[in-house]
Amino acid sequence: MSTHDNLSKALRVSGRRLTRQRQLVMEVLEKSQEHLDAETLYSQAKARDPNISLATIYRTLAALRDMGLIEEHLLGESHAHYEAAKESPHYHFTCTRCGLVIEFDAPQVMQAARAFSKRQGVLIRQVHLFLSGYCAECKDKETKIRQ
Amino acid sequence: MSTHDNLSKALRVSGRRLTRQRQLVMEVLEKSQEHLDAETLYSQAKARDPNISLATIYRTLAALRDMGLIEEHLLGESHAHYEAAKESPHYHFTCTRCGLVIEFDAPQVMQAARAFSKRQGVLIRQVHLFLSGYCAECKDKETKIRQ
DNA sequence: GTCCATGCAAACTGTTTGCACGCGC
DNA sequence: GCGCGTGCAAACAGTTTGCATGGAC
Repeated sequence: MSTHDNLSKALRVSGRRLTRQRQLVMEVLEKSQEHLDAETLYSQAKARDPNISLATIYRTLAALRDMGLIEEHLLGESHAHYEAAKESPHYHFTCTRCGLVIEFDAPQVMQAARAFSKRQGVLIRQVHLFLSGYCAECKDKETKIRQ
Repeated sequence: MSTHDNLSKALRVSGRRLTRQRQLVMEVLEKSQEHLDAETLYSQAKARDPNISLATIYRTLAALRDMGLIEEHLLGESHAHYEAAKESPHYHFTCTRCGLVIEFDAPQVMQAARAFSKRQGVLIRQVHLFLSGYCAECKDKETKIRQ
């Protein structure tokens, strides 16, 4: 199923309308393999629709997030990052020196979450594992500086 | 070692001064078993020192965080929460309906982090696992509403 | 006495909202 | 045509910063 089909179906189900802007935001997110923040997404969307507003970006991101089509990540920065939702769970490492983000999976995490959920009787909707530190490259640089 | 000793040592090591305000912020954090945000911490600190300013709270939190005495958590909200650092790693579950926070540990998580770090050659400084959903009580309420 | 830390207010960043108009259904 | 979605600008929340004064060492 295409981006357009997924989007229009999800919108219909939630009683929302399919607009040029919503389609555009979803396309930009799907085409980018990165974790875009609202500002970056705005400038990329603006390149294709100069009239789109930042308010629409935020409202659209909230709607897409509520429909489960995209994920919102707070990667230790003051602003949120967004990416198209993927089937398989995955987690994030961020280098606090250069900003590099690495995605990875680790089945143990979901196991731990499930065990916790069972033990406490809670319903888990989201699982975020966020690691931070220095990437291989920055680790070396820091070591050299301190020598 | 007492709060005061820990704090004064860490300050000395990092070339910072021991002030009434820093001591107060650290004490409030240690005595509270919760995850305080800056505003709550401010009002609690203000009860004991009416002259303390919010700017000092933020500057102190940043300093304590950089010295490793406290931890900063972004629990899916627009503002950060802080707590005195503990020896053992622990993670957080937040109920998106009532705001309840449950702390828990799961050794698998640190294992997964270590495996990732080894595989990618990165240096991990922080590990945050953040679950969200409905707590046992809110889960029941939601179910009833939807019936 | 030196210089870092504080209080105050103003600035700033990221995000949200009120309103009038535009467009999907 | 009805009513949600949009663009614009203003408001907002949380946090940071410049500056003059105060206090730790």
